[in-house]
Amino acid sequence: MAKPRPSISRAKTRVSIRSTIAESATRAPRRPACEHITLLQRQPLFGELDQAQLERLVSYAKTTDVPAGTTIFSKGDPGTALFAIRSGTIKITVPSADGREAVFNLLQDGDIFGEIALLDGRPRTADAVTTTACNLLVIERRDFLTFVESNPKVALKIIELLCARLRWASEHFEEAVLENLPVRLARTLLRLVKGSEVSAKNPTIKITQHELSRVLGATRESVNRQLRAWEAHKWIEIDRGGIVVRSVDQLAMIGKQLSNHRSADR
Amino acid sequence: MAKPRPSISRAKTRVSIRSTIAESATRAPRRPACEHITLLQRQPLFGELDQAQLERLVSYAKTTDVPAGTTIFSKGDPGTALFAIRSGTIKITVPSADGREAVFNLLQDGDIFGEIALLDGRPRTADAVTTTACNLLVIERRDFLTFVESNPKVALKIIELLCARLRWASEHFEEAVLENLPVRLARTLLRLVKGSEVSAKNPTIKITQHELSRVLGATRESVNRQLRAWEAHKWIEIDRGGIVVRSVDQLAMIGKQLSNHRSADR
DNA sequence: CGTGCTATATGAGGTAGGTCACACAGACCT
DNA sequence: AGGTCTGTGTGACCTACCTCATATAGCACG
Repeated sequence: MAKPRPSISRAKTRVSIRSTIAESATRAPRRPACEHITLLQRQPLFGELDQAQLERLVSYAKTTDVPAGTTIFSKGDPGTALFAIRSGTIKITVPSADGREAVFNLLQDGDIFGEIALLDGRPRTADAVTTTACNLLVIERRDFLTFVESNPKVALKIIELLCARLRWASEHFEEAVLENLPVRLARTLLRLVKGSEVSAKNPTIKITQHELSRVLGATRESVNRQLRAWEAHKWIEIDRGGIVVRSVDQLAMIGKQLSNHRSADR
Repeated sequence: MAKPRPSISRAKTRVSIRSTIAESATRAPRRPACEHITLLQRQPLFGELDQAQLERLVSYAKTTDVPAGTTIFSKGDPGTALFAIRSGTIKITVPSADGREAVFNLLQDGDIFGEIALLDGRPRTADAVTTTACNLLVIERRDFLTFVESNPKVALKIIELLCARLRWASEHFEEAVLENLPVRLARTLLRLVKGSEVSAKNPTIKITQHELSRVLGATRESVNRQLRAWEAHKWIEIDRGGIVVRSVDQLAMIGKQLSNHRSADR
């Protein structure tokens, strides 16, 4: 039962960021401060703060570079910091003890994560792992809380953020329970398209089929077969480590279908 | 494809509560005010407020009785009120257009619901339907928001509540994606046991197998077969509209298993 | 340039759980 | 008593998806 199971996730750079931060994180230097500010401003969470407030917040922030495959925090850790992604992508996963994992969310630059454990002081509910090299903005719990205390309006923004998260969670729960694989895959691709290549003619998603399968809660093989079927229809192109979406519309069609009964899934 | 499908949910008392409130809701009369206060106090959301604050909050509240099968609000409705359950049970469901539904949560007396749409002013994300006759405490959006404004500490409590909801959602997502039917069923039963009959020797859960199947995202038949298997083991007893749990421990065993591979599910 | 390593591709076969069909039993209604 | 309704019990299928096994192709690095 509690046999020491082989960790399936090949241990890439499994270095806790806690040490990484301690060693290499630096106070944000004067120069890129304005850049940090615009990053934070992109988030609705901080969008309405005035310049002085943003500067104060940024003064708390440190930046850190982490290579791909690094675990930022693990389920059960104390939540000591809030993160914002300056560049790179992060996956939020819930590990099951037997090596499987459900990918909860994929985040990219501009996104904030790690706020829940930070806010309620309880342990992390999920793992956060970099899927590419990332540059992160880190705000320590203590600093963030004092900032919030002196800026009460931020509390309302936090509430909005949490509500948005809950809405998102509710949608995804619904999707996971009610929809079949083709529908979930189509929707996931569309989501990734929207997030990354902004309105390119043929948006390219950079993700392996293995990752994709974890996001869907399916197997790599099933994902592969479905992707190939769509490739045969010229709706997408598959290449190593990525997918080119040639017909967003077709995917949207499939994503909109009720996956009940004979949905024409090819 | 878009053929007009027969609405599966038999229309019970499909009366919107909006009219119900308008007609029959009453200002909470003086007498049971203290009772309302204790109800609200049970919620961590309001537990730390002092007497005067609670009284003010209660003065905003109205109560209303609704029969079983009533839709309190539907997905897409504007979120104009916050609800607390004084008695009865409510299910929060996300409907899929073809009549299937995923039951997101089952709530009972003491629980609060409807806070998300209320807080961010966006449409309801789910339906709320009474499964038994209910007595509800209703606080209108306007009243609640003014109350929060004049009691800033409540904002922090709200944040805690939302964090708890998110943790819960994350757990259930994980469960829905990773665990198989017996495990999910066992856990669901345990959850229902904990919520209802407080530490009875043989806790009885009052729920139909059909409802149960919707909570799990499974079919009634599958649920029935699993329950019968467990009944054969004397772990539970099945009777019309309810389940008696004879061995909480056994269910806990099953609920703890990793549902991967051959988990001995009988 | 061979030797791994990672990502993709695909077939064969198994199974959990869905679908459909029907039977039966208690509850309630007249 | 008989009819109707809701909830339960069960068998006969069916299929979407998983599991396992094996193949191939790009890429990285000595």
